[in-house]
Amino acid sequence: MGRSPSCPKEGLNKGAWTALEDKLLASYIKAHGEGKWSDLSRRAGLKRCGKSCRLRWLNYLRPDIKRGNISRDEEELIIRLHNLLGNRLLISLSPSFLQWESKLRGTEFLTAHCVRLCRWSLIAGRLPGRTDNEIKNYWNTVLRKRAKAQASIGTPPSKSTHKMLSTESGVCEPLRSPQATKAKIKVILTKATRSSSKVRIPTQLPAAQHTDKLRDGQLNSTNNNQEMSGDIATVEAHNGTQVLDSLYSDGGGSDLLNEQLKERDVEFEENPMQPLAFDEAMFKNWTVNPCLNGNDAMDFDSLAFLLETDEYSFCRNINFQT
DNA sequence: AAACTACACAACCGCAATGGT
DNA sequence: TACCATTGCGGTTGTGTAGTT
Repeated sequence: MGRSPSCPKEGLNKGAWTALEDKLLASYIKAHGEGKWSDLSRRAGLKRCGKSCRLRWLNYLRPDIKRGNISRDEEELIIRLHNLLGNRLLISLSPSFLQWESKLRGTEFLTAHCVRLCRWSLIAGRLPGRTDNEIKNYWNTVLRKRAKAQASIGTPPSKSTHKMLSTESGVCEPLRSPQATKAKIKVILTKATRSSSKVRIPTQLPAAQHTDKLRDGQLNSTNNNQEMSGDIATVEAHNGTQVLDSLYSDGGGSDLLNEQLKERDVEFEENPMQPLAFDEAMFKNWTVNPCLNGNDAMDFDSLAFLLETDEYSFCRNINFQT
């Protein structure tokens, strides 16, 4: 039995909004304010679900929305912000985990909890009057196409920005160093989540036999009840997370990035990172795959297949230096 | 003029976070 | 603490329109 849908399918209008619906919604919000959207839609006499009302208001009816084409300045800002915030891959790696990874050099597997996201709302927040939806659409239609066109004519990446390439999908790909290519690291990707979500960081390191299994790709999580139970520390994602950008950043970083990081610092202060101790004993006592637990039924073969896809191919070439 | 294609953007969907009870 | 409704977000789809053949 699943959760009841937030928007009931029956009895509600869908599709394009009519002028009358717009008028009803706008006048109701003008009189009573935003919020309580499902209630609002009923009270306003709209046969729309609350989510639809909210979206219509935020993306179209709000009085402070800026109409018209994206200006050159706005476009440049979007591109810059997207480089900073867009389609990032975050990997949660505690310091101890990085040490463990370095010990696993030579093996085929590096497991990590990865997070993919693009903060359209953050980008929109820096463009007054523009909505996240608008910017997202603009990126997906105009800018991505342009990036593709540039890539096809072999435009070299700018040295002054990042040591990475923007691919068609907007995913940032690190340049391949000889070391990185040699390392052949495989990264286990988990489901995309938001940056504030909690992730699991290993507190212990794998026993030698499991390391061997990892190397041979034999460790299957279907039996993880027996083989993969163990201590898992939960910390806030941002605290245990290293943003890949930092691995190939432009050194000092832009003002925008610094500003963004400041914001994050404020946001994250409430959840100070728990230090994760690491020592040899932990390495010996490790009995679990660090990023798997009871509900994370993962099949390494399936994941390896996933990682062979273009979308995730860049993960194989990341060179994690401790 | 009709058919087809590309484009732009509004709207939907599913998921996760959050807050109230 | 668990449950549920609400809110917010990002990815995707649908659709109207302009341009091209």
